[in-house]
Amino acid sequence: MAYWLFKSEPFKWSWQMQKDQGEAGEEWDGVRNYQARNNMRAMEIGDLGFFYHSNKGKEVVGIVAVSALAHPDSTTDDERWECVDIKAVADMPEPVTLADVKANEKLADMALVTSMRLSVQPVKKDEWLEVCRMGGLSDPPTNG
DNA sequence: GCCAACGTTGGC
DNA sequence: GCCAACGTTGGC
Repeated sequence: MAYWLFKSEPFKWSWQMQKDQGEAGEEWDGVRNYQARNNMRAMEIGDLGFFYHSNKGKEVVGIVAVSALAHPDSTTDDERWECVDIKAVADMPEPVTLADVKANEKLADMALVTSMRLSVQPVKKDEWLEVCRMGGLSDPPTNG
């Protein structure tokens, strides 16, 4: 089991829209980057991830869980592209901004800082716990 | 809206 | 297989 971070521009697909999908979850389609796709292929059911608003907001706003393994991306016929489904799990009580992450020495190696343009990123467990702590989640969800 | 960073494409 | 041109992402 692992932790991840999903980036979305809120005017294309926002946290609110994700939450509105409820348990049904939503296909994380549209990824056209091999590294991001490979990350999705590595995901397991129940893996947890941060939901990050890029461009506008630039903050971690919620927590999601993987609800379907990687499968063909329905938005393209190109069989190279696959995606997982994710569902909303919890709000961040206090959204954690990119500036907050950059200002925290413990998060200096986080992909959000070092791999700015990667849209689906791995998150280490200590990073997961630290961002949850910053976001006001006293009892952060973990996956073993 | 600009532009730096960086991933992808395509000519050779 | 190299690398210049091009396109996209995303912070500012």
